Amino acid sequence: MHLYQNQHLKVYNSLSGKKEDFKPLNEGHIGMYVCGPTVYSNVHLGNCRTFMSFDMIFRYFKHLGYKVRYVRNITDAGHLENDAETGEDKIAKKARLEQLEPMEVVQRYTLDFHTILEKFNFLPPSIEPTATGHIIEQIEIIKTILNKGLAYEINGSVYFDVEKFNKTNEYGKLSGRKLEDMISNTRELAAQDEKRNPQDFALWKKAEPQHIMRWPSPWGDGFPGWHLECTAMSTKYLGETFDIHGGGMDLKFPHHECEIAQAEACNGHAPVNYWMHANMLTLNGKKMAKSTGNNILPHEIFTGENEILSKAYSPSAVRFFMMQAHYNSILDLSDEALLASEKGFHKLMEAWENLAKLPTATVSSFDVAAWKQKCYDAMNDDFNTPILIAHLFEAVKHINLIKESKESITEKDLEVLKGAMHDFIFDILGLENKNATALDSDKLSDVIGLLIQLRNDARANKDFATSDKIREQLETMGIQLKDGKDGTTFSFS
RNA sequence: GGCAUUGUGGCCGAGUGGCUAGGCAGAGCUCUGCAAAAGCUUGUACAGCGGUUCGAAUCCGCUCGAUGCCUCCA
Repeated sequence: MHLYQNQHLKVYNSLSGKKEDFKPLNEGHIGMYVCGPTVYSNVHLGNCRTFMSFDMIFRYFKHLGYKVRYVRNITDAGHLENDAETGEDKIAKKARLEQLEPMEVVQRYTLDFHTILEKFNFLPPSIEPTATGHIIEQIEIIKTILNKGLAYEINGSVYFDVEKFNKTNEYGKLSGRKLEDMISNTRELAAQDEKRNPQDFALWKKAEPQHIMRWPSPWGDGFPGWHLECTAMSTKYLGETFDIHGGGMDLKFPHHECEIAQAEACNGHAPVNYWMHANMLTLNGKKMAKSTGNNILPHEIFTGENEILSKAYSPSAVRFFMMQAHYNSILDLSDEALLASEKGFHKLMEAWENLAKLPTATVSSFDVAAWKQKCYDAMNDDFNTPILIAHLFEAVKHINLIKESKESITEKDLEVLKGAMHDFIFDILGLENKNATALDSDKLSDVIGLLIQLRNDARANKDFATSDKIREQLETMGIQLKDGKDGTTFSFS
């Protein structure tokens, strides 16, 4: 018996614009593809939010007992600066600017990407394929689309014929656009453009002689178009039709629209059952952009080396902050908001630690099973993590009251509570308890225990000068003493 | 300019046509040698203007603002 048989999940499908009952193609199995980063610079914090949302989704699916194949690609070629003929490959451009081999650029920023994600406690995807590793598959797809007459070759490049495709299929259904409107709204493009229509997009681009990143193809040396890799890799690893395709909201158009077109042109049917889009992250209410300086890198948050925030924030605090918003809402990052989240996060962690030493009784003063189901209900409602967190704080309240003997819990309920708290906080939200790792040092906690004892002796003798000194000195070292009914405890602040 | 999304109390952020999540901050109280921690109590907010309705923050229209896409972008 798997959890997913009892927990009925609804997901918001961007394609239909509605929350739908989630039903995988094959019971118990889920195929999920998420558009990964183009590794031409340090990973963007907003990018992290998107991947974090899908990490949480991945985690919840696994928790429910699904066998998930999660594919998240690395774009290491083909992502053009723009769609005009002069468009340069982002990685090639960076390589030129920094005088590096393109694959050095790819390696450098892939490593950065993985390092940051690890700090955020991401689970690795099942497969992390690269565009350059799937050139052959991409060429095969182009051949098929050409054979079906939905693409055309010109001067060694191949373009997808959007207008022709639109006669039998519906281009724009994901982003709610109509081709006619798009055509009428198009600005005049440069005259030298090879494309028949501005809406057409490149499947294959001819490499100019100086272009380093090039592969042989039936149309001459070149490189694949950006949208194509996702179709190639998702089809290869998840099949012609799979359950979930995710990515950032900004990829909806044109990237995902083009993916749908390619897959439908190639395979004759829709590639994806549920499209999911994570929303944007803003900084101080404005779009993050390097050009305006309204930008912050993940490691600048962790180290505190930035002009925007008052202090450093741990990856888990940032993760908690992001999980306090629904993945589908715009989230605004600010110092004030992070500060509030960090405090809330510490409160949650303290309660988690207190859970281990709670007294049990013959009756429970609150309904643990009902509470647990409420947590699942929140997650089942399109992964509503803010609601889940609200319920976790409800548990915090009960935990603290039980600790103060103002409420009670049975041993059995306590086990259920512990298990559920662990599942939701660590397995599903993917948070980490910093205190727990610090406490692994038994000697340190013994030493603090000794200081607590000395302080309490001093207090018993009314030597408050000494007791306060111990307390204050520890405080400055980041160790907070907490006097409770049953003695003194401590935590790392 | 076009298309889309969105606008909730000091800050962040859920949400349902009628019974007002949650976190942080603030205030009061309990506890404490004093604090801190913890607990309890306290806030009737929903951009503006109209409309539908017995009743709307929740539905519709307009206005204003923000964000995204429209050229690369999670």
